[in-house]
Amino acid sequence: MKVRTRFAPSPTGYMHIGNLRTALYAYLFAKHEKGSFILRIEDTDQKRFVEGATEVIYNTLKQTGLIHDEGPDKDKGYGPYVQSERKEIYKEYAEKLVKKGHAYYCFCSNHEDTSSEDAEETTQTFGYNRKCRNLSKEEVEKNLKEGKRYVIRQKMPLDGTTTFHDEVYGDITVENSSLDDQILLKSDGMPTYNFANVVDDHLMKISHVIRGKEYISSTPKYQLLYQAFGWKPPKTVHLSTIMGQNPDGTVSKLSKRHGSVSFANLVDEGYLVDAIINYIALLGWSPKMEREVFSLPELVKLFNLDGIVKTNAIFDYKKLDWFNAIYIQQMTHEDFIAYSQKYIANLPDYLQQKWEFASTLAQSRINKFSDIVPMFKFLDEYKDFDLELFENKKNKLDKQSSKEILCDLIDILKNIEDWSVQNLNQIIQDYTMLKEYKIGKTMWPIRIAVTGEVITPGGGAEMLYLLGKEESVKRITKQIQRLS
RNA sequence: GCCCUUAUGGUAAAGAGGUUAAUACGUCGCCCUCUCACGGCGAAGUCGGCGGUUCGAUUCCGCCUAAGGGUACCA
Repeated sequence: MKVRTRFAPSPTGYMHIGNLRTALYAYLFAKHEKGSFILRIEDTDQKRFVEGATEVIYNTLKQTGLIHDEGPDKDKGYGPYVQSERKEIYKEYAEKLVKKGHAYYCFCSNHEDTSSEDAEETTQTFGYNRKCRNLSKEEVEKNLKEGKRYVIRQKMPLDGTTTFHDEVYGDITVENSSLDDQILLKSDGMPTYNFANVVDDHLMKISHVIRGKEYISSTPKYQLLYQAFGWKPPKTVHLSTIMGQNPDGTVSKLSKRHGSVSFANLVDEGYLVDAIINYIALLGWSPKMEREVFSLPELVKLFNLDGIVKTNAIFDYKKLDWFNAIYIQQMTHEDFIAYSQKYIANLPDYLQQKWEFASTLAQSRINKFSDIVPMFKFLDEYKDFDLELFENKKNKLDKQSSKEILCDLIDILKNIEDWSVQNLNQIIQDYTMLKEYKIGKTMWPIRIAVTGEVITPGGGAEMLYLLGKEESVKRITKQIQRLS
């Protein structure tokens, strides 16, 4: 049987990273098995309609390379692929189920007859009280004729158990008596997710349903639905949840308070698409080998259900940083410069002009593109810093010796014509040799004087070059005065 | 409350009835070094608890605990 997987997001307007991982795994599995990857839009909740939300889905799949074989824009005969356009289909199947005795019309008003409200702290069972389950045919007909609003509910077996086999979690069994008579068709005529996914997965011949494990509890109900229809259920592959670590050490579902959680936000922050994909591929799945850096085609080659892990995974931004740094370093420098353009808009003009050079410093140092601006902050922000910075035991420096060195150098620097990194290095080197110093002894005070920072994205000569002669001389002069 | 699921260092994870329990990120130390980063070397740190099965259990079973999910006219 041909493998067909689907990615079925609701158009919420953004792509949560957990959602993207589900799409990734569905894609990887389908492609590994030479099957089809299908996109279906689950927009049955009209209250949640978001303008332009499907565009976000298309764009994300396109950017990440998770190309679908079928979808709203590529109908291969199983369409429509947008649930709101399949309204009639669900109605037809729901009614079919009523005829078969596996579902029934319910005329109870919203919430009114769900005896759960005040059952919170008690031992009462929750859920719908099944008031309409045994309405006579005549009553149903009458209500329907009167135009009463109704929903269609699934008629759960009163006893026995239901078991299904999940490809990652194994056999799962529940008591049928614990199952609620869930709504299949809402009073607005739209199906619930619980019903639509069953009908669609069957009609679209989905072989493997890959989805988050929040659906495990509902899966027995789906099994019962498949049984009621006489359909063969697809295999299920439930995925653990991606969690975020809270400041207090607890964990909860990854959300905005943990950092960027949507694909778009991560990209905006300066994470590369390939790094994001590589990282999340390994968040809940393992190739069971020591290598960790994989391209999408390599992941396709390696992916298998065996490697899927059952436990929730905590999203580790540090590890993502590491992957990202690797991908950044692998970029050609031309690509790096091109890609970095939109992240350096806040840098001073004169640095942008020198970006060709500065970018070489940045490429080997940043974890993500948003690190660039803070890295060169000293170019703009030059405040009176702690003079203690001039003292450095390792380079045998105190304030007095630093000052002397700066005094010597300022005269030399003022007369330099060729303000290039190479020449600056050479001239400072010459001075250092003359004095029989170690290079650190001269470079340290210069670097500090000119940046006000101990940690800088390059060496002393590089910093001088970036600042330019005029600004460098100005800053050094100022520090000589402060040291006096 | 009830139902389902899960449990290997801080994080991601490999693993097997008997191992010095991989590896990667992170952390710390050393080297390199004008700082950072890179690179090299090294270190610390783990099988949630209690019983049972077994010659032997972190691995199999049970209970407990903790965590996650479900219990919607949301998906």
